[in-house]
Amino acid sequence: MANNLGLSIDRSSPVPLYHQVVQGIEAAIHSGVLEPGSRLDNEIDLAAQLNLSRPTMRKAMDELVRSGLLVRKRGVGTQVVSSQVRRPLELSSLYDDLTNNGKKPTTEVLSFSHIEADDATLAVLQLPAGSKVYHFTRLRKVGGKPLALMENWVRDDIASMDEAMLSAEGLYSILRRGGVNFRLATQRIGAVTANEYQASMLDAAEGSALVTMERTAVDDTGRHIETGHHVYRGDSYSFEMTLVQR
Amino acid sequence: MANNLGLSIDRSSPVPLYHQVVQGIEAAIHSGVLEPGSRLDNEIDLAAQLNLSRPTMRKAMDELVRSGLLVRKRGVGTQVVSSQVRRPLELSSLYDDLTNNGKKPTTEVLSFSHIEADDATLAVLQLPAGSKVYHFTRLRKVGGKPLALMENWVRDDIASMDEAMLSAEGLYSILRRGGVNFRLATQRIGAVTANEYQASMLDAAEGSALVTMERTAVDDTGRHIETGHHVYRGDSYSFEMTLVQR
DNA sequence: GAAATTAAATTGTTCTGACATTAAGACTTT
DNA sequence: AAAGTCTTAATGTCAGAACAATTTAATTTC
Repeated sequence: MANNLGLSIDRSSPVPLYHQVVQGIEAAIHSGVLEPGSRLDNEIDLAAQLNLSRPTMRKAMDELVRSGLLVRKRGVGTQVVSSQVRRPLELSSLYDDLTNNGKKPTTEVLSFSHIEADDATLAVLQLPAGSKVYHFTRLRKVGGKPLALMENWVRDDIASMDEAMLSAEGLYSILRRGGVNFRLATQRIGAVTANEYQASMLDAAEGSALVTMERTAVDDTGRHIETGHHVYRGDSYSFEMTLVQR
Repeated sequence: MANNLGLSIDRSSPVPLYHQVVQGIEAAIHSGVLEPGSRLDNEIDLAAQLNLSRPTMRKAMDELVRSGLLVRKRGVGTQVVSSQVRRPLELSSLYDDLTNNGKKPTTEVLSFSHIEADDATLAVLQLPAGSKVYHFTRLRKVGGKPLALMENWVRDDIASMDEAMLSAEGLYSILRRGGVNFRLATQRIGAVTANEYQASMLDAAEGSALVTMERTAVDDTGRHIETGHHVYRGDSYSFEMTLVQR
């Protein structure tokens, strides 16, 4: 089964060889060159075909296995799982999600303040007593239709921000420009019924179902950057994710 | 900063060396021996201290970085992010979740049948036309309190099952005993309000908020094993997860 | 013909070694 | 004193090799 997938690697490129292989195989899967269920050549042959060492080839395949695209079985081989597996839930904001899908969200800043953090926020963001944070609430609409009501607390030593900035772009984009490299987030998803305020803001019936999300994001230096409580209209938003068993 | 964390490795153990290191460092972090923010020795020294090669040490640290416990920075070093990072959402059933937390759930099988799958189910489970599946609904209670209403469709060529088995143990445990190695799952979480039937079964008010989850699980050979629609009482269940940026 | 054994194929683990890249501090120069 | 330059320390990437563990298929034996 010599499935010569047409990928070539560029040794002069700054992007690591194993990552070039990852991208190549990903592309082959998504384009259909590698069909779901098909077997790949063994690691050693594949490495030889691309003039790579086996560790490099393996590192690439490791990543693809972790992301759920490939499945390996000792003594048997490696095969493509399924092309229609979505990407695992990534660390991105709702704004990113929507703009990536081609829709154009608008943001309305309902309140904005730069205040001393209360005890709960100090604890969550691991800040010393007396620290100030940005606190704001935003309403996000897509196609004129309200989708999410968001309340956030953000430490103020990353980037200065104001209402105008938050209206124009996503929070994460502002923070990234401030030099933050997000690394992980803890979030909790649940459900509530809309109270009067939420219903009116989201243009939904009082008592209708809302998806709730609480998230705290941490950057690559361990700083807790922001925490937020968001509610989404249950009829227009849900969280989709792919879980990979290790 | 010679932080000699008291971990030792057993070369005669069948568990891989790199995994022993992962477990050791995890334990050191959770027990507080390694405090959040503290720096580890560099890879080469650590490897030497444990009489391991650098690739082995690196593989262990790779895993810890991926799971969000450690953070590495080229040219600088490696440090502990946080001790309180929960495990990423794993591929497990609600039953597993609860029993792991020491609670004792009970399961009531509301309906059970072995029928020809409808078109939607055939598509989701990728089965040939005319295939039969198990279809059942269950009510899960904890401490006598209803928590979840679950409807599932399961392919019938893994393990035979009946009402009694489903009352006694979790679906995933039955399937695992049937030789299934779960590898990944796609799930979608949202919110709805309880209809009359759901409200009565879950002992909640009609119109109260419910968390919904739809999940399809795939095993390591690419077979689509089961799909289910679950609803949880919004006041007693939420999904918690840790996202790691790659 | 069925069971047990053997062989082959493939991934899993581990080692040694080398060089590249990045970040931070020390040093020198202006 | 400020700016730029060098040095050092650490992680990042890559190669080649060897052996272990597991699965499947082929072969042998009873």
